Amino acid sequence: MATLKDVSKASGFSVTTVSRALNGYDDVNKETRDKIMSVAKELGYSPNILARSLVKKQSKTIGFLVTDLKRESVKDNFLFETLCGVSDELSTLDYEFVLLSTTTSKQKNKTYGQMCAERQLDGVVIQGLKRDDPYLLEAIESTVPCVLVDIPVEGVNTGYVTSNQLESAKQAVRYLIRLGHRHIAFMNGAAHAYVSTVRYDAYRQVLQENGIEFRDDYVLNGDFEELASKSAALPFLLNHPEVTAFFCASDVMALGVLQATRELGLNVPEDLSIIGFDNILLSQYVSPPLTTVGQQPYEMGRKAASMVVHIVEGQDVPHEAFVNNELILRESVAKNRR
Amino acid sequence: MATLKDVSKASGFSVTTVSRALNGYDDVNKETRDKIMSVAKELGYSPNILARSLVKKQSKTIGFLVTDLKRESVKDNFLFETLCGVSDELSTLDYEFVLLSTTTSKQKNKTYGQMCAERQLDGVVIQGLKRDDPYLLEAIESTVPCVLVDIPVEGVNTGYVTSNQLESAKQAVRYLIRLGHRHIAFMNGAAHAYVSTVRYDAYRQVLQENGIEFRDDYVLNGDFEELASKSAALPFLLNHPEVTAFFCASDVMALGVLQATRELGLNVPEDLSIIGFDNILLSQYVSPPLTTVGQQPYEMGRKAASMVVHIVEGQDVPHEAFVNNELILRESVAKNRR
DNA sequence: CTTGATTTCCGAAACGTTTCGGGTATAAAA
DNA sequence: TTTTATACCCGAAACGTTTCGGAAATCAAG
Repeated sequence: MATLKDVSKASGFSVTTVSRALNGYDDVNKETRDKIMSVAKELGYSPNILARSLVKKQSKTIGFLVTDLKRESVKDNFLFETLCGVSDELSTLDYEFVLLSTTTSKQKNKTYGQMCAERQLDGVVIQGLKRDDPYLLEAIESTVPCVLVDIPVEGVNTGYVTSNQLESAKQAVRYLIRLGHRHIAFMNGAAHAYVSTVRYDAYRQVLQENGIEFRDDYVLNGDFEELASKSAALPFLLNHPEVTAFFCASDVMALGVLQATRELGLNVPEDLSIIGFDNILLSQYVSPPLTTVGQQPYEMGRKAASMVVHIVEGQDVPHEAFVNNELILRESVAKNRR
Repeated sequence: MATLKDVSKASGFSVTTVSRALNGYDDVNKETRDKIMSVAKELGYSPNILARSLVKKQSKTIGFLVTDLKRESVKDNFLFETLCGVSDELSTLDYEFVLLSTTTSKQKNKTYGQMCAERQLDGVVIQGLKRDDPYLLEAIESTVPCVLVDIPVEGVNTGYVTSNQLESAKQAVRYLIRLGHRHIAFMNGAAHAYVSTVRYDAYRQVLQENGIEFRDDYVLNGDFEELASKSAALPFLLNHPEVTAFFCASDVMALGVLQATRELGLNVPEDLSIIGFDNILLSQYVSPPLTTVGQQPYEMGRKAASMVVHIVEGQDVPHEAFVNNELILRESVAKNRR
């Protein structure tokens, strides 16, 4: 591959001048710049990024750190979409992008700092670290900027992007109320999960703000599983004919409820409105297509990438960003006619 | 970050010796090696890969080139899974991995060779290039090794991994015949696609080898789309009550056929057996779950990655690899009872 | 006591850039 | 004519490695 020296020789100018010409400095004559440009093109020259990074002390590449990159993961889609977002954004910003896949065990061999130093990463966006992964603390304390997706953590070189979990859940419940539903059940997942508590809170708060009495026996536990959700919903629907709507903390559980209605001969949405959470691929294919609140991992990826290069470049930008979950209206919800 | 020079100063040995000690050369005394090691550890030294690559002329990183990385793509899953395979394999081989996302338009700005040279890539695995993408030819002629997934192309520094497209498609059709089906329709996609012709061939050949007459009016065109497939299937099923099975060149089109049966009040698989291709995520959730032939993108990714580093390292390995598609038996196919 | 081999170490060059600090003309001002 | 400014160019050092070709010291053999 052609190097600067080659271009220098072929054009008759010094390496310095060639470099400056190609980099757009203005202390080089128009003519010689043109000459150099054409020679460079002719030789198919393109700069060696490694060498450049070495001297400039910045590599123009940011890492995308993901733990346990596994094909089985249910969140594949989430991960993949944020990856797309990161990739797209970085390419418009003219940054490169390397994928760093790590496991908890790998984190013991090499520190986070070393990982960054080796490749001279300018910054990194982190997705899916567990709260007790050693890298998390290291990342926050590191001097190389990082932004976390969905892990709200403050730090001087640290930013994060997350979504309006609470608000969007509230919005979903409000939607049901707006359509006239008063007896709204809630299918929750494992109680210890962060998202579960948030969605539970949303449910209670919206009920209260609308003067609807909260009933303990209206919240079921579906454990984020289709089957468990179905088994929970079956007897409940039998015993509570007054219930006209179901808010589910995940689409998978919503599918369970849907199954239950089928077995009972109930029609969705005429007899029961169902609203889910996550916007999984399946939700638009099921019958009826599921109204749900969807996250926007692609957007999160974009924002994370954008934020990290802004931080890297020393611009004064907010170190937190939100992307709105959005209520996706499909056909599993209808007005309450009772 | 600590550099070799730092370690050199702190340990009292020359940079050369430190380098050789750390790299396991045997012309360094046990004691001094230990000393150096401990100092290095203490300073948290880790080698700057950029500098190393620069002098060694090899970067220990291979690129994963993908065109039009888009979240919408139906093949997301395919792409993502091969990505996982590549990533996993490379990390066990101790190679790094950068994702190169390009579009047809981008290919005009920067040649393939330049792209490789810039990052000093040792090799690249390529996925999803179109047959007329300029990069394809460049890649084959390039001196940097590459292996293509699903594009069987020969070349000295080139390899490919693909699947037994034809055989697996045949197997699917044979399966239907084995179950007693004689009137088997074929839903094909865009005729110009490579896979379409292969699956079409499979269909015809198996029919012939079983002495079943090939009928032109039994092959429909669903354009790889659900809706188009449904619209094609509807009138066809009406006009051909004798047809008991459908072989579809993609799962998406199989879904279309499934829809058509629903509208007609036909039961799957009692009234009509359906077999798809691709094993998309959805296929196992739909009702009834779709029997389909599944590719193994993860495996392809692994093999591709493995092959490319073997080629890079000058080992004498076969430049082609196959991974078997497998027929995944679910519930959309039944014995022919007529 | 030489000679030669072995062990252990190191200086310097190289990889391909960027950039600092000038240098040499030419043109304008004094 | 001399000075000053301007436009254009370049040499050399630096970034952090690896590696070639020795060199010094130690040891064994003759």
